[in-house]
Amino acid sequence: MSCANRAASVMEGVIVPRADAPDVVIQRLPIYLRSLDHLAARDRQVVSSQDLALEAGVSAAQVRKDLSHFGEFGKQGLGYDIAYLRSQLERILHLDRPWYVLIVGAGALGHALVHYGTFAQRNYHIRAVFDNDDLKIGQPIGDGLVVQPMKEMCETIQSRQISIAILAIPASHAQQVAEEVVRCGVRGILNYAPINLAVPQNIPVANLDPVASLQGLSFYL
Amino acid sequence: MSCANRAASVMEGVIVPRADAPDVVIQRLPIYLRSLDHLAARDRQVVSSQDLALEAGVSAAQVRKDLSHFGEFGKQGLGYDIAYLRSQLERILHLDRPWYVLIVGAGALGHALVHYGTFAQRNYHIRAVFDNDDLKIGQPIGDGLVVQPMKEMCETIQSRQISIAILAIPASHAQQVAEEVVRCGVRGILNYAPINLAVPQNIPVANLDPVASLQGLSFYL
DNA sequence: TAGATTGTTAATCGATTAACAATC
DNA sequence: TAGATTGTTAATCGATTAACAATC
Repeated sequence: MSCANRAASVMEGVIVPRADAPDVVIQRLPIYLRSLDHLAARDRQVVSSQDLALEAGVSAAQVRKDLSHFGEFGKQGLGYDIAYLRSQLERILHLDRPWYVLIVGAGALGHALVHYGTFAQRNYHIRAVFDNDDLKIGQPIGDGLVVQPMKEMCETIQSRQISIAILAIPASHAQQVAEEVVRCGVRGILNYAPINLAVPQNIPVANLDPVASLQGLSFYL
Repeated sequence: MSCANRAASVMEGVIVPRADAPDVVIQRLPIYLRSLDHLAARDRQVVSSQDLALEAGVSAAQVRKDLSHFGEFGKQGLGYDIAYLRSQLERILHLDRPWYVLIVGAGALGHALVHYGTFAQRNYHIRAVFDNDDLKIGQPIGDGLVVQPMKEMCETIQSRQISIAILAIPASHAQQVAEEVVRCGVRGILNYAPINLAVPQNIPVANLDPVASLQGLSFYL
């Protein structure tokens, strides 16, 4: 991630405009959320920073320090109420509302993303899919959607209140498409293309490049 | 990422045993590699730390500092020879050999990964796909592969010299499968399941959870 | 040579950890 | 109350940046 006031980081993660808490902290909150869900699924009601840290793969001091950026959520001697902490993390991350998302690219990855049920479960709703291939345009995809031509993008983003774009396209098209979705009003990008997108500083970008991740693994093998 | 001697980080990235250079540096090398390719595609022969930094989205000082962990690759007054730096980064990351990979999960994501040509281009070769669904087992997938039952995993890993596993399965099965691939000799894991895997410290894990990434974006929107 | 740019050092900045008083 | 665990402070650790001598 990166911030307007720091150098942009190229790690997989979000490129960040600014924040009241460090970006590394923000990017750990979803992991804490995931860990709380996991604990709740095992019928736990309450959790200590120690146990949450174990589940999340960090230190207990880090859990407490991270949370302290946003308020006091625990009770001395007891720990954290799982349901309450969960709701607070959702509030902090702005997950207490639905987010409307578009996908550019109706290839194999685009299809996999459209069918990934976890998005809707987590309140991310895919409301449009675009492609530039005439053979794909018009084809049904997912639940009641149809692949749309790129020229309908601006209108659809506005009419369907879409604020996040997922780019599932080749690197060769990604920069141009990124500029287009930003011009049409998208406010954040999840980028699967292996390229470092140049976008305005107020547009956060999260990169998920499996090859870069594999290469980062290979060093240690 | 995390190291044996630091607390395990939960960011998307690799969980790391140990290294002679900091892990954040290692994880930037693939990005530099990507940037060099991009520059070479525009017929550049030589690049300054300044220009490479611009392309990669970091500072020029960081490029030079990062590279200095591994040797001296540039010439004062001139910059870096792109082809030479590229080959050196490949050597450092151990990309100067093929890597053999398996995928667990023949769902939509598994299919998208099998058809993602960039893996083979970058010397990551998918040599087996496994699933526990009898309806999928035996079906052809990708280029000359057939979905195999889980019980064939250990033998295949060994006979096909597989060292990396990609988990494209639900979170509910991921921990068990991770243990299984490690037991069978896999040395690194690329994990698409939304769960923090518990594996031995010498097994690096890279996590790619799109929901966690979207949640990290939502904070800034 | 003059100009440009590296590799490296020292300074700065920021993040993590350890420790403990507060308190449930 | 006694034991446990938080929230926070200060210390440590590590990463980034700035600056510049070396040198192509």
